[in-house]
Amino acid sequence: MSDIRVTLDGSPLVVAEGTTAGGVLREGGKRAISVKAADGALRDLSWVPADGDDLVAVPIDSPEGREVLRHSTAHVMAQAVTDLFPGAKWAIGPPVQDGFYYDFDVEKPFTPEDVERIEKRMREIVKANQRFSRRVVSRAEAEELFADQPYKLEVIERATAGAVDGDETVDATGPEITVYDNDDAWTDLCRGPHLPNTKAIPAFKLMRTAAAYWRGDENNQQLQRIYGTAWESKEALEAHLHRLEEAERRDHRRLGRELDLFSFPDEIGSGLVVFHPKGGVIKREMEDYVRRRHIEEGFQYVGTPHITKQGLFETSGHLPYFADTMFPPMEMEGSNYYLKAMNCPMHNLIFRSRGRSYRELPMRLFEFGTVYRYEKSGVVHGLTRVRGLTQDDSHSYVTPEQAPAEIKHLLSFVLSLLRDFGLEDYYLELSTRDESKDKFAGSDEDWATATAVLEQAALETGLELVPDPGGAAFYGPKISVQCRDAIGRTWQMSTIQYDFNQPAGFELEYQASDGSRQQPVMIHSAKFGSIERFFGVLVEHYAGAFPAWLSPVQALCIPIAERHHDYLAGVAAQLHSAGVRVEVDTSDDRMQNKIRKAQGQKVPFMLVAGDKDVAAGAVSFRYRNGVERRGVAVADAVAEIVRVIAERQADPHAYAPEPAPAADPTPDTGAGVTA
RNA sequence: GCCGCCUUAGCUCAGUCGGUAGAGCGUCUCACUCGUAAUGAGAAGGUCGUCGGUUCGAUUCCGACAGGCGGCUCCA
Repeated sequence: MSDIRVTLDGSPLVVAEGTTAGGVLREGGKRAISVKAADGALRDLSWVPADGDDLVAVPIDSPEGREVLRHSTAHVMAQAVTDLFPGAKWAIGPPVQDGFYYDFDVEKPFTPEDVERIEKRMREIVKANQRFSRRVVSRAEAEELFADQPYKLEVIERATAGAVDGDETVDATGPEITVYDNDDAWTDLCRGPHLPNTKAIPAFKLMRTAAAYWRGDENNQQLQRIYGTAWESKEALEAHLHRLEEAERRDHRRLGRELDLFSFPDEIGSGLVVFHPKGGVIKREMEDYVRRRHIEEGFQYVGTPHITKQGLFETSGHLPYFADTMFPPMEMEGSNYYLKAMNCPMHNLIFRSRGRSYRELPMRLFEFGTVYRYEKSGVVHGLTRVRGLTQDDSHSYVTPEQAPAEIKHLLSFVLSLLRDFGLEDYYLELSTRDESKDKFAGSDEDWATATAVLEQAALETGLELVPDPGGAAFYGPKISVQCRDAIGRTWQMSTIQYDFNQPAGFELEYQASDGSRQQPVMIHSAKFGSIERFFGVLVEHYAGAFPAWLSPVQALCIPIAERHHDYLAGVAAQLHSAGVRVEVDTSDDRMQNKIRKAQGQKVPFMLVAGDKDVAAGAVSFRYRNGVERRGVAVADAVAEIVRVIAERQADPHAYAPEPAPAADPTPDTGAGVTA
């Protein structure tokens, strides 16, 4: 066998002939815990490659290295659980963003004390420095090894049958199955790769417990999941925990209270928000913006009621799919009335209210539609998952030929809106039909056409596009914008949906140029998605320090002594007549405390004035980031504030966004909010 | 909806091994009038989430419900 060439960060490592076996590769303080072969697959350091195969060493602090670390730590956790809870059945234990989990079937859910004991046992295992070793066994042997592990047997069964869903760490497509041993203490079904030994785990911590269904199906057994995190050093672990604390500080539910933006009174009910005056300002700015933009983009502003007779949702086809997640109907005068959970059927009635000509198309209807959805109690979450929400909902009625252009139009509208609000951390998702066709209405051909049109438009943006098979609405496929919140959970924001089903159900038609009657395509779109959710994500994005144009209080005048009140009242009057939201702090506090409170409220412009400023006809700026500018002429100050607001831009002095924290384990999908 | 945890003043939290409770911040009042992140003093504020049970007595123990938090499932 010839020498194996291994490189780390582009530099060659000196490796003994034949194998990288056993140890941890080190070079210049960098530590490698895995290698990557020419085929891109990660391998253990003990892996013996083919002749002439070049290997790339994977450092422990690389994304792939951390995956190996975290996955290995999950095995240690499973071993600890088995030591302490002998009857435990093991499900699966993959690495996830920033950590790992392992699911167990145990008699009783783990208590916080149990988790402490498990973590303690894990530290013992790490200290004992067990070796991870790889072994290939026959299927019969594997079934013998895991005879009392029904979930593992199912994994073997499924993997043998070619299934890969979530069990990709199992290599069981052939007659041989790879298992891992921790010395003689532990054998798990796994392909790896793993660390060479448990002592190579530098830092870990168990984070929380949760319940999860086997194979993600709520009809299956509910398992007990333990989440943990593992890092290449104690410092990296500390940094991660610190990031989580920082993220907690920008949680919109917390900031909503601290900044007096909104609340969820128990007396009203779960998931039903009330906006306070300061939150009302932001909400109104959002609404004003999006109403104006819709009109500029050729939409007509309409209005529809909150309740409707049941028949409307039968015609639209929604009722069979959503009756159990709508607020229950009220009976009046012999009819059932529902609170609406979507607006589209009502817009269809506007379209259908008289005969339509191809000359009217595209016909674009838009409104703020407040809808109510009886979200299950466990899913309600601040502003991002509510039971009453307002969509900036539009429906474009177009000819099939016009559909591609209209979708591109909507997509560029959505992206420009996200830009204007400063959101950058998002990706596109393409939700399509899957093989379970009973969940979806319409013909294969229509689905294929609609999906192709959406995909084409999405690809043209050059943005990341993530497939979401089976995620479509029953009536058609969807492009959505997915944004992240403070701790990395993703939420569906804007949506664009292609619908050929409702036009059929409502028998919508227009007269074509040849005199024939044709069925339009309708394109659903919500730009914010829901005002509430967008609001919540905005709060977290800016950590409450909104750009000036959105700030509830844009300028706060701070008199140094009571004798400066009148002077600043005059300055405030000028700002007010220039359209600025301005207040004067006439409280008994000292100036320092007024500044402290204004900083806490994240006011973009603080205008301080004392004797010197009064004498000079000036004010002294203090921006949120602590920068000061003294002795600015009042007229100049007003002009600067007005300019920053008008440009809708974040003035570099006035607004310093904190760095976005790292994402957190659980990828999640946001709620679809479009009808 | 499922699993776990939680609920004491507006907020953050202490406390009562069962005998009806405290702090800081905030609020209010008074004094102070001060140049860039907390001036001082005083006062008010809680049927300890709700309802039931055990008990001479429940904020404390038990149960149910409501609300919240973290996940899972779902998300038009």
